[in-house]
Formats: sequence, structure tokens, C-alpha cells
Amino acid sequence: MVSLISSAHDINNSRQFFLHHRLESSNSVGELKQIHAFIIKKGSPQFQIRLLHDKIKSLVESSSCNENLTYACSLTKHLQNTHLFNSIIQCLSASNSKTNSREAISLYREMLIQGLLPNTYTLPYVLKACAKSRSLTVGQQIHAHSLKTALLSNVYVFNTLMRLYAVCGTIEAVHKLFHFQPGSRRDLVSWTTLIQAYVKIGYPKVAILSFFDMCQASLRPDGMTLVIVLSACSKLADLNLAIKIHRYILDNNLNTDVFVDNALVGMYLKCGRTHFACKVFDEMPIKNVVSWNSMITGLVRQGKFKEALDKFRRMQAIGLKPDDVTFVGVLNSCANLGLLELGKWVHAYMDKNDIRADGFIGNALVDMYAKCGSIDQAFRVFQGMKCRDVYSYTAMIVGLAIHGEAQKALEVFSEMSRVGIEPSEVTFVGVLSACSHAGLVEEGCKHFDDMSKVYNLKPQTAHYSCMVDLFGRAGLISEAVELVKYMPLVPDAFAWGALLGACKIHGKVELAEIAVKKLVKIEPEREGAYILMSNVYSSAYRWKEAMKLRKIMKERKLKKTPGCSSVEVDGEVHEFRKGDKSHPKSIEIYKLLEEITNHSKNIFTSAPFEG
DNA sequence: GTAGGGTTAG
Repeated sequence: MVSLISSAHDINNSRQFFLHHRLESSNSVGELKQIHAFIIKKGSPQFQIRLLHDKIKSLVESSSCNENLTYACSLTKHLQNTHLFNSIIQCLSASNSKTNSREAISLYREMLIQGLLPNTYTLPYVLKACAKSRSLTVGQQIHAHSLKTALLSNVYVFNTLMRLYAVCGTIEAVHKLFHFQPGSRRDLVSWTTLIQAYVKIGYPKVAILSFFDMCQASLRPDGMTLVIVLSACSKLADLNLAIKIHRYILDNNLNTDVFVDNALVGMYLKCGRTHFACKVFDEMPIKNVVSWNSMITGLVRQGKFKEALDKFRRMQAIGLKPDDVTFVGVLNSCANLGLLELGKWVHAYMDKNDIRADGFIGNALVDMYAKCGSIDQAFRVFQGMKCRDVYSYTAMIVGLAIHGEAQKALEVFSEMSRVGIEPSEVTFVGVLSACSHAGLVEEGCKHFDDMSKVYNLKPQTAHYSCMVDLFGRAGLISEAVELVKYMPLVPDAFAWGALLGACKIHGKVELAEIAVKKLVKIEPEREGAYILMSNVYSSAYRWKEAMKLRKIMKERKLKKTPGCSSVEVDGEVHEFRKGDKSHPKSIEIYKLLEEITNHSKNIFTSAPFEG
């Protein structure tokens, strides 16, 4: 067949154009085969490959149809050409399917079996497939081929091999490979891959040091490098470093990329500098959905939920379509502000736009309904989820525990174990607080023990506090005291608060006095401990001490957390604090409030059965 | 014909 092809004359230009057009519009493999047969008769192998490349690409992309893929692969048997193998391996490794990546690796094997040698294009393609399918062992074999064939001296081969080791988490291999390669053979991509490997593995400091080394080696970073460097700064949350890198970017005119600006916004928010982030954000010449998401999620992380929702509203006002990341931020804000209506609106939007309540967004929806008091709706969403992970189960368990539905929370926990999802530390906070509220001492103790024995999780202060609460509520005061005394971590305000709460229920005045002293030491500014203690005195009819404590509170001018309420009108949140007159309609609001008060007074002071 | 990029949870 090869001799037949090589002896044929090439097709003229107009015919080439015609064939190209026919190939593009052909939808069936049958038709493709006919056209291909014609090309085999009339064209050179190079022409066939060039012409077939795009078609192969679309065949691979629609490889849900096996016939297409089989046909594309069968071409390699007839043509036995490195370029064609490269084309198909490239197409297969470009797709996100693991099956296609594995198919790419098999084709590489087939190529070697046919006696063809890989070139500088083959190895980057097949290494990309190895990285996508996390095929480290095959990658190591290809590493050996690259040494044997001297292809490792090619910078593309070298970089993709480094990337393979990086995504497989073998940082030592990345480090070794990079430092054994002569400096002249390393380019910006090599450095970027190295820096990214350090960030991914959790060494942001080493990543930054490598970036400085790169600058020392007189390489100028581009947008891609900077995005990774900025993400390392974010992880370190080091403001001084952040400012230094930002200045470097400005001085060198490197912020010409929306990706870099987004990373800057995210970095400043991670460092807790909202106004810096806003400044970068406001001055961005181009903003995309990720820019808005960075802003929204950054504000949510800082607990600035109202501001996050303001940003969401502005994003809507300019007509930018939100995506699932946006909604996770919005749902999170709703959960923390108790905005059920807005949360419901997001859910309706999701239904309307075929966004499935799964993954991140499904979990955020469960959490929102649970925190906004709609525990039944949270449960319905949870049950409707196709795949539930540790986050879904935890959100559900914690939600049920908050609502006092201990039994149901424990049932969900058993289901979680049954389906083989490993719980996390947070799951146990939910489980233990459920036990505590339901007075299930034995069960609580068992779960607490299981944490370390079965699940290899180290109990944290929050778990000890739950146990103190569990013992305290059940009246097992000495067990609660023992735990506070001998716990391996320093008891926090929750632990002492739980003990104080138990003292109030069970009238333990002396012990309460010890607990309150500790509590005041930890939180001297807050009035909660004093109020609780004064209640302990009152419950024991020790009025004098109770009065004395209230006097001390007055003298120390303790900060009272102002009562705060919020209402949601047409999706906008209005917050009110005691004595707060910052609302734009404050005058009208207070006027109406006075009218309502007077009206109520009139009702209550007027004689019964009158009007 | 080739390699490296950002935002998401309990």
C-alpha cells in the first residue's frame, strides 16, 4: 500500500480544497472511508495526514462512538508513519477522558512495536497523556526512552516529563530532573513547572525562593509564571511579600493579563487587605467571571457576607452571567446571614439553568438550607444528590445536630460509614454535639474513642469541648472536670463555657467561680461569662453576689455585643443594630417605628371591649 | 504539529 501511495501523483490545489471541504462536512465513518480511499489512491502520505488531522481530532473528540476511535487508530496500521501516530496521540492526550489518555499510551506502544522511533513531538504528547491518567510507571519508562534516544535534551520533552512527576506528587524527581539539566536547556516553562510543583505539594516558600532564583538567572516571568507565584504568596498570606511582588509586576509592566489581576485580587484578600484588593479590582481594564468570583469568595472568607452579596448584585447589574463558583459564595453568604429567600432564589435559578445540585454547589445548598432553618429542605437536597462526599455528609450531620435532630444525625453518620466515606474532624464535631444534645453519653464516648482508634483523627479542642458539654449536660460534673483538667490541649473558651453552662444547670457555684475566672482570662472583653455566672448565683438564691457581679460589669464597661437584625427586601439585605441610624431611610424607619409603638400603647392602655 | 495559569465547602 505504501508503494502505491508514493507512486501516485499529488492532487492539485482545487481538488485539495474540495476534499478538505468534503471531509469537514462528512459525518459518518463510512463516508470518511470513501474519501480516504480516494486520497490513498491519489495523494502522498504527508497529504493524507495533513488532510486527516482535523478529522481525526473531531473523531477523537466524539469518541463516545467507539467506531470512530477504532477507525482513527486503524489508520496507523496502514500508514505506519510517525507523524500520523503523533497526530492521533496528540488528539487523544488533549481530551480530558482518562480512557483516551490510556488509548494514547497504547498507541505509543503500538508505534514502538511497528519499529518506529519517537521524535521530539511524540514524547511531549504521550507524557501529557501519562500526566492526565496519572500513569507514573509508564512515565518512568518513557523517561528511560528519552535518555536512550537522547530526546531528553529537548526542552519540550524535559518540561513535560517534569510536569508528569509534578502532577504525580513526586517532588524529589522534579527537583532532581531540574537540577541535573544544564541551565542552558531550561527555559521559562521549566522554571514555571518547578515553581508550580512546589506550590502544589505545599511548599509555597520554596516556590518563592525558586522564583527569585529564576530572576537571578535573568529570566523574565510572563503572566503564567506570575499567576503561580501570586498563588504561592496567597498561600503564605504574607503581606510584605505580596506588596514586593506586586511592585515588581508594576515596575516591569507585567500586569497585562486578566489572570494576573485576578490572582492579585485573590492574594490581597487572602492577606486580609480588602481595600488593596478592591483597588486592583476597580482598576482592572477587563474583568471576567473569575474576577468577580475572586472578590466574592475572598469577602466570604473574611466573613464580609453583606459585601460579598453587594458584589454579586453589581455583577448581575452589568449582565455578567454567574457560574457555580459564584453561587457557592452567594449560598455561603445566605447561610451566614440567614437569607433563606435569596438562597431559594439561587436554587430556583439552578433548576431553571440545569445546574445540578451536586459537588461544591450541592453541598453549599445543603448548608444554606440547614443554617437558614429549613432542615427538611436541606435533607431533600442531600437525598437528591447523585454523589455525596465527606463535605455533603458533614454539612447534613452538623445541620441536623444544630436542629436538635440527634437521632437523624447519627443515622446519617452510620450511612456515611456504610457507604465507605471517611469522616473528617468536622464530621465528628457534628456527631459529638448531636450526642451531647440528646444526652447520649455512652454513644458520644464511643465516637470520641473511634476518632483516633478507627479513623486515625486527632481530637482537637472543639471535640474536647463537645465532650465537656456532653458530660456537663448529663450531670456528670466530675467527668467534665477531669476532662478539662487532663485534656492534652489548652482548654479554650468553649470548654470553660460548657463547664460553666453545666454548673448553671446543676447548681455548682464554687466550680462555676473557677470556670468563670478562666473564661474571663481568655475573653476579658466579653460579658457572656459574667452574665452566666450571675445567673448561677441567682439560681442558687445568692442574690448579693449576683448584684455584685452586675455592678462589676458596669464598672468595667464591658462591651455588649449589639443586637443585630436583618431583613431581606427584593433580594437586598438591610441590617439594623441597636441605636444605629446609618440606614439611608433611617428617619422614615424611626418615624414608622414610633407610630407602631404608639399604636400598640393605645391598644394596650385602652379599656377592654372598647372599639 | 509540541510544554506551564486564576476563583469553590462542612
